Parts: sequence; structure tokens; C-alpha cells
Amino acid sequence: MRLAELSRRSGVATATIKYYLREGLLPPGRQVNTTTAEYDETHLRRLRLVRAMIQVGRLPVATVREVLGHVDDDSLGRTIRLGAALWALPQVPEPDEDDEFVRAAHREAEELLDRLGWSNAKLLTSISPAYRSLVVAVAAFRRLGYDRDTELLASYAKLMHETAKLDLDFVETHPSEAEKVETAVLGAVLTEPMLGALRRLAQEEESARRYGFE
Amino acid sequence: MRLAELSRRSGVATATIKYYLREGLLPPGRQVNTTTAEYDETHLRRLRLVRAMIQVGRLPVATVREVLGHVDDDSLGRTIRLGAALWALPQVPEPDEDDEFVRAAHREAEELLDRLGWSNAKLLTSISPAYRSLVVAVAAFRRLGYDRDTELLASYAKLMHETAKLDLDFVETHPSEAEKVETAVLGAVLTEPMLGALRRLAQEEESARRYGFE
DNA sequence: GGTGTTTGGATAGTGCCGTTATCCAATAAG
DNA sequence: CTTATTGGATAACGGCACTATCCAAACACC
Repeated sequence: MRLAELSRRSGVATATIKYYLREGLLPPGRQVNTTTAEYDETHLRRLRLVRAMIQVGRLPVATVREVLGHVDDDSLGRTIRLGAALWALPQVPEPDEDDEFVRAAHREAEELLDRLGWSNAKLLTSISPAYRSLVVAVAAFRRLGYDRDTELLASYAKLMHETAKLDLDFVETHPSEAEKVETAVLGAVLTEPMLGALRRLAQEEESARRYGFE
Repeated sequence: MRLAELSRRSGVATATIKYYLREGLLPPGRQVNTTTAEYDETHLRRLRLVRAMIQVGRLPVATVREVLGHVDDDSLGRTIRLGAALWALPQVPEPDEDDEFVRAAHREAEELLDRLGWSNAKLLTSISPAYRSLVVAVAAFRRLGYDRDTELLASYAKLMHETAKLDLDFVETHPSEAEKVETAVLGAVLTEPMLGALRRLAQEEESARRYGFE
């Protein structure tokens, strides 16, 4: 399959595919001669993956490149590769450690992990981007005056733990060993907006049940 | 309080505050004379809210303006205002209704709502942006070959229903009637990244429990 | 075997967006 | 009086995701 067909089958403009090739999101096709390259089904699949990450997962192109770089890195073990790929994701602005709300959020987050018994996660607080994101979000809440709901935070955390179990089950039940890392990354990237959509639908449903349509 | 102090107290550059004023994200201060305007605590709070929505919630400026416009609209009842504000949020690209995966995702989503008994949400499928987002996400998954997990989808949905109940409880227990809409919007915008962070922490925890650090 | 089309590669341009910088005359502060 | 700061208007900036334009080489068709 050549560029034009790849474009037609994926619905992505040829100019955009060239851009992705340049940016290293898509591996080059098999070079037949100076002006011809041959693509196959793996290119099509990868292209769909890239598009899903960008359009549905809202990842910047540079992040997609980084994530896929880890996924493709055969020199590392699967677990490490997956960890590296997931840690490339979040992209919350660095918290200002001098800010009083940020420091309070740190204390609150650590307390939360203790209380939940997430001892493994606790070991990662100094380096995990997920932990940093949590601190930034909690600090933003506190800065706006919402400070009487540590209970609520723990409830949310427990629900997310259930979600995480489903995430890992999904990866486990998936057959192909080679695709496991990709599946895990995809799960992390694509289910986020999916969960967001389900949550808002649930809010609409629950709100209608409680208050009617008014 | 004048511009410089507002800037100092919020940590936002004066040029940026001027930009927000121009864009209508921040109401103008009380005009003392041609070259002086006086701001108060409500401006500071609103500014923090705007910053949180943009930096933590990753909302585009135009969306923030739209959302706040609904929040401030006194001509509507609270429920309507909240609904309008929340519907201004999502911003997933329109699904291509001719695409076979999109049509399949529609069927699957409707089936899911039936099965969950979300009869109220079902009434909104043609208009709710949350429903559209769900369809786009499911279609992306199916397009990549993951098609044996309707069970999983239902499990996620149930967890999100629990989350939604917490969301609504939080708004209910909050005192000030005037702030209820704002609280609800804030919850929708800021808890999304917070839940994402908690979920990834939970994944790290659960993964370490199951497989160790390897 | 000539002719019009398509190829990949390189480079430049486009449009949007959040922010920042520059000027300005009027006014406040010391 | 002097100096700094104010709000307002406008322009400039830097990043990002594409998109368009050129090109010569190679194919596809009759």
C-alpha cells in the first residue's frame, strides 16, 4: 500500500501523514526506490493509534512521539517500558513549592495515601507525575476555599482504585504479549475521556432522578 | 485593590489580567476615574477560578468565557444555568456519522444505557455532548480492534455512577445557594484531572501489588 | 515510448491561541 | 513638581498542528 491508499483507508490527509512521518510518530515505509515507499497494515494501525491519541486523548504530538518511543523500546523489560510510557503522559504545570496551598496539598495527599494503605504509591511520591498532578488539583481546590472534604477525596480514591483494577484486568485478559504495552497505554489515554463522558452522563441521569427536569 | 495588587496576590501578570478583562473572563473593576479602577475580593476569587479552569482544567479561554457566562446568567433558573454551563464544556470533535465504527458505537452506547437503566440519560442522546463524547471514544476503541468488552464498559459506567453521586452530594452539602452553580461547575472541571491523577496512582499501587516492581 | 499522474522529500506558509510587550495620556503618590 | 503607576488600545511573540507548494524521479496507461 502506498501513501495515497494509506490516506484513503485512514481518513488522514497525505500532507498530515507526511508530517507524522517527519515527526517520527509513524515509522517510514519500506523504501522501494527514490520515490516509492510501501506501507502495510501495521502502518495503518499505528496511524489510527496516533490519531486516537491526538484527537480523542488530546495528547500533543510531541507527547505522542515520546510515549510511542517508550512503547517501541525493545531494550527494556515490559514493566519498565509501560511505566516509562505512562509517565510521559500527564503534563500538569509544575507546582510552585513555595505556595502555602501547595505545601498543604502535599500534606493532605500523603495523609490520604497513608489512610488508604497505598504503601507502594507512597514510595513514588517524590517522582510520580500522577502524584504531582494530584497535588496541583488539590491545591487549586483549597485555594478556592473548599477545605472540608478530605472524606470525599478518600471516597473518590477508592472508586479510582476499583477503576484501576478493571484497567489491569483488561490488559491481563488480552492475548497477544507483544501488544500488552500498547493496550495498557491505549487504555490509559483513551479511557480517560471515555470515563469523563460516562461520568457526565451519570451526573445527568442522577440529577434528573433527584430533581427531575424542573 | 488596584491592578498591581490583584496581580501580586494572584500571581498572574498584569498584562494577562488585562487580557482576561478584555476577553470578559473577569468583570471590570469599579471605575474611579479615567485611569483608576478598584478591584475587590470577588475579583481575586474569580481570577483564581479562571486560572484553575485554564491551567488545571485545561479549558480554552473561549470555553471559560462561555461557561462563566452561563454561571452568571441570572435570567435563568439554577438547574438550567448549570446544565448550560456543563454542556459548554466538552469539546470533542464531531463524530463522522457515515463511519461504520461510529454507527456501531451509537448502537453500543444506547444498549449500554438501556442495560444500566439510565432512562433519563437516554432521553438526551440526541443532544447531550457527553453522549457524543462517549460515542467518539468507543468508536476509537473499536476501530483499533478492541471489541470484546461491553461487560467492561458497563462496569466502568457503574463506577462513574457512584462518582456522580458523590459529585451531587458535594454540591448539596455546600451551604451558599448562590455558589451552588459555581461549585458544580468547578467540580466538573477540576475533579476531572484530580480523578485522573488518583486513577494513575491507583494503577501504580495495584500494579506493584500484583507484579511487584520487577 | 511518450505523456500525464503519482510518488516521497524538503521547505515555507497558515491559522489559531494564550500571552506578553509597547505606547499612550491621565492620574496618583511622595 | 517629579516620578511612577494606572487602564486602555494595539501590536508582537512563540508554539503548535497542520496544509500548501515545488521538485525531480518513477510509475501507469495506451
